[in-house]
Amino acid sequence: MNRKKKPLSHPDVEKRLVDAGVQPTAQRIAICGYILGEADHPTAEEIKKWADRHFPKMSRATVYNTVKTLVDAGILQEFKFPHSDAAVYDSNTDIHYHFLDEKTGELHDVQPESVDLSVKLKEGFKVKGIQILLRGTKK
Amino acid sequence: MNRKKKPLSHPDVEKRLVDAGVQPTAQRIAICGYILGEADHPTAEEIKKWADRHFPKMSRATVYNTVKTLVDAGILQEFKFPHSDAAVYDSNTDIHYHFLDEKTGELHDVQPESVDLSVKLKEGFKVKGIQILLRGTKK
DNA sequence: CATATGATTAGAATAACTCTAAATTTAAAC
DNA sequence: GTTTAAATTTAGAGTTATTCTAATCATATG
Repeated sequence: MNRKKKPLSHPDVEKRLVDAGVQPTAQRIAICGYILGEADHPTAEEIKKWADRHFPKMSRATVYNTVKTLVDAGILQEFKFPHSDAAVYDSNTDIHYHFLDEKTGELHDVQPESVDLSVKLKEGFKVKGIQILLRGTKK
Repeated sequence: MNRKKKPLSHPDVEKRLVDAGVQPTAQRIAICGYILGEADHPTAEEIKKWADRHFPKMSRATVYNTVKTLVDAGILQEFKFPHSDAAVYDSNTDIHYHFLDEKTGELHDVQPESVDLSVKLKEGFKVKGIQILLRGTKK
């Protein structure tokens, strides 16, 4: 089931976009509203399928253009995981990790507080970022 | 620079293959010898380029077939990382993690002893595997 | 409202594989 | 040692996810 996501009104989404310095076109409001308020780690293809049902007409290129714009604006994070070739988009822009349910393919955000790690590498290695994917099953 | 890799003789590689239950064809001996004795996290494309220089004639499909065979036989591990679409092949088949030098794109193996982590997730999450990519720079 | 800037579009192009069906090599049976 | 069967290799077509291109359309500003 989908964690506490609340649908967002179009004006709310529009404000989010404008605040982030993004021109609020109809396509962007639609896609952004879907990802922020409804979707859970959607791929571009899932966004396209959603748009085909909820938006009069949207090209695949617009989906890609838009998610890129939203990532650049700091509204989304993009992730790529080894189990799938498709990138996923996450409305959680804070540092966090992921858990992949290998049975269902579902991704769950993992808060950094749930993970306690320390890394000690040889001289010369400077760690600036950490990506963690936990794999397993979820009851 | 490449960590302590020693070239392997063809007979040694052949033995490795036979021991793993893999028919030791000329193509497999060549590719396996290259990855075990020389290469550092090569992609299929890099293996193909090496083969074009060191083997009379090898199709791209054979490169892909062969690395798949070697992975299935437990001789190699395959990894995919977010910074590149191409899979890489690792002669280290033990559990380990990676460090990506963002300046050079080089991957370095990270031994599990260098990483101390504990994960505590909510009830129902059973972790069966962990993938970690450290990103940064190396002097 | 004219015009420049920015966004959207369809479809072509690309990268990294995977698939297919035929040809070749190797192994197994006689 | 040939014949037969099984496994491997191959070229090229197909697939998937994404980017690029260049034309069209919308929006914002003077």
